[in-house]
Amino acid sequence: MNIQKIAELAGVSVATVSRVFNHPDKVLPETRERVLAVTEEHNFTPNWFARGLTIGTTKTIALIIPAIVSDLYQNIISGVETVAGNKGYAVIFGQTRGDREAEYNFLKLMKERKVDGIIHVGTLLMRESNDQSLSLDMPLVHIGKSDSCDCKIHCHFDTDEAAHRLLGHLMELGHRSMSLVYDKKQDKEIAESVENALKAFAPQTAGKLCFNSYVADDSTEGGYLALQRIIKQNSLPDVLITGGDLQAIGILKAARDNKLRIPQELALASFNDSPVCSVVSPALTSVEMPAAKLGMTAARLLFDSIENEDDDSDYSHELILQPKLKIRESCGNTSDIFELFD
Amino acid sequence: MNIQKIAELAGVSVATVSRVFNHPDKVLPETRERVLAVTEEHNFTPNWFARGLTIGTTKTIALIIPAIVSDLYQNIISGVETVAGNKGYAVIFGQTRGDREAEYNFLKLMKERKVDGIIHVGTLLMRESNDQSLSLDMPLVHIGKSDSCDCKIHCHFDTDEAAHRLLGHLMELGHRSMSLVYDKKQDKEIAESVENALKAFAPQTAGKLCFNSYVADDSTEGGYLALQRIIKQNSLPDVLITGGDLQAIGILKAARDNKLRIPQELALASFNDSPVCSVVSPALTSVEMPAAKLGMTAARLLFDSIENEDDDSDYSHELILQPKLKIRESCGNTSDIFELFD
DNA sequence: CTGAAAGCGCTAACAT
DNA sequence: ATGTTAGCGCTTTCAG
Repeated sequence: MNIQKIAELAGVSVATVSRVFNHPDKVLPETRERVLAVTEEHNFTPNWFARGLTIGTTKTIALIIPAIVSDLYQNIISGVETVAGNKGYAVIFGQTRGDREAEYNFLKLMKERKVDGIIHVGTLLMRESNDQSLSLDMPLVHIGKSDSCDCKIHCHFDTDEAAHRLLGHLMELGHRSMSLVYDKKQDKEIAESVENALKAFAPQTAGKLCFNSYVADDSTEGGYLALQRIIKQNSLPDVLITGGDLQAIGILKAARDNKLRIPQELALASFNDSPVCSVVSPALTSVEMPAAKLGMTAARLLFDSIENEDDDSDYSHELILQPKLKIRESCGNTSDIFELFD
Repeated sequence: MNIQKIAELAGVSVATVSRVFNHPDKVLPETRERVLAVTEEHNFTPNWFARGLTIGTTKTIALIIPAIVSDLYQNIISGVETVAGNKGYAVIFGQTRGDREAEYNFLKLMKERKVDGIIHVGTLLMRESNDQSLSLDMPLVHIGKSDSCDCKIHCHFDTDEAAHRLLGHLMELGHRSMSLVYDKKQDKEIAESVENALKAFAPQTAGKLCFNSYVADDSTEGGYLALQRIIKQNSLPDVLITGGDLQAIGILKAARDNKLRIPQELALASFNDSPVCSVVSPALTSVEMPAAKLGMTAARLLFDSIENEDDDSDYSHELILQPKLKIRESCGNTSDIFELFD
């Protein structure tokens, strides 16, 4: 069943049928109805390939992301899908698992498939992939800091500011030795931001600031094992900061198993603020990252870029979302704030 | 840049270039190398549409799912993507949010796009969508019970068996009044299974069994509000069973806020067994659902079906994964079992 | 082993 | 307002 057959059955030419689908107003209501009726009756839909071949647009975007199973990423994905869906775009996604080759292959595949644009989440893999002779010449927005990807449009959380505020808060509470538990594949930017904040505070602490960092999977297991390791090494700090909530929850468990009281003997704070943070005991102080919003923002930026391809004024821009610090119980010493659902 | 240009540059015909990509063995190694070199140099990739137009295959599958943000679904998605990615297939996904129309539209879109197959997650929407004149005549696997969708291949958890075991366990512990807190859009099958199990146990309890069910969002908020409501109604049961872990966690919080001790005054069990279950306090008894595995299984079934389209022996089949019951602290009375990571 | 040429189904000038 | 027709870029017989 193709446009030709439909044309015959409706007693018109293929051009008319085509018009019915693409410029309905340019065809007599009467004939339009007739064509539509036949279309309906035979349950016909225009061939996507033939259409794409002439039109050159796919109404499809690609989303490339380190992982799907993650409090942060699942929200980004959902945000992107929501905006894209409303625009009638389909979204193809692929997870890289932090693997350079997987990323390169996926990007290449998407290029072949002529997607209209790409949203790329993550850190520095991208740049090299792009070097690697891929030359994606299509709209691209990067979720992450601008220095981690050679492209024009970026959006991300202001992790620098967030880390600064978090550390400020911790220092106010008197904590001086801090350690970071983070996932190397996912939390690179957070790690950088924490180190930046540390540097910023260093002068005013007379060298009393002490910092370590530990690599761990973004999972409860990762956090659990990290604390075990830290205890074994006898290098317990005042505060543990984690790149993700799951790690913090694992640490909570490990602390319980080791009869280590939180926050009395160890303070704990995390990035992300997923719903569990407010609900575990002690409730976790965490940096809220509105990930769904980030995904939606990225998608909107991409569609702007797709729709205004003409004005490819070579200006690059960066949209920065401000995270909020949610202070709860796990760092101690403040009046107990229970922020359940906000 | 197209196959024609490449042909000219390599001093061969378009047919030869095409062969290099599709039947490399049917072309002299020497010429092949030459063509490949030019291809590389000009960073050429065959046009996807033109290719699809003649070949008729997209190497793309669609995944339609109620939501992305969900412990269960994110794992299914990840499982599907993993298998598809390994096979060189792209996956397009869409979330329905339990909305019939969204589902219908997405399905229609996917049909137009001539995806090679569809994986559909969810309950009964599908059937009607399919009636609605869509007639998806393509490989389709449904994740869910066979009676919730008119298609040939199904795979799902054995929620009946799981509910039966869970209720058996609860009854052994002496609990007689049970209430279910579930999300209407996502947990329909679980609700059915719980009711089935209840019926099965009814005879041997001399009418002492008491059951209620409450609809709540699959979120900590949903759970929190549900328990608040139940307390206000003065209808506290012995046990609360939740369709998802997040609800259970919200209930944990609400119980704490109401000075209700778990498991002493209220037992609590959930479906899903996400990582937090073992880590909250008290640790949650939960039914483990290996969702990533389910996703992978569904994808494999789909590819089987795609690759063996010829033997469309009209037999339908159903693959059932057995969940495991993870007994922890939240239902009380057993020797304290800490199953941290298994 | 390689080349020439006929489509695949659709869209958009260009005619009428 | 509608029809005619020339491609879009590729694959694949069919010849050579």
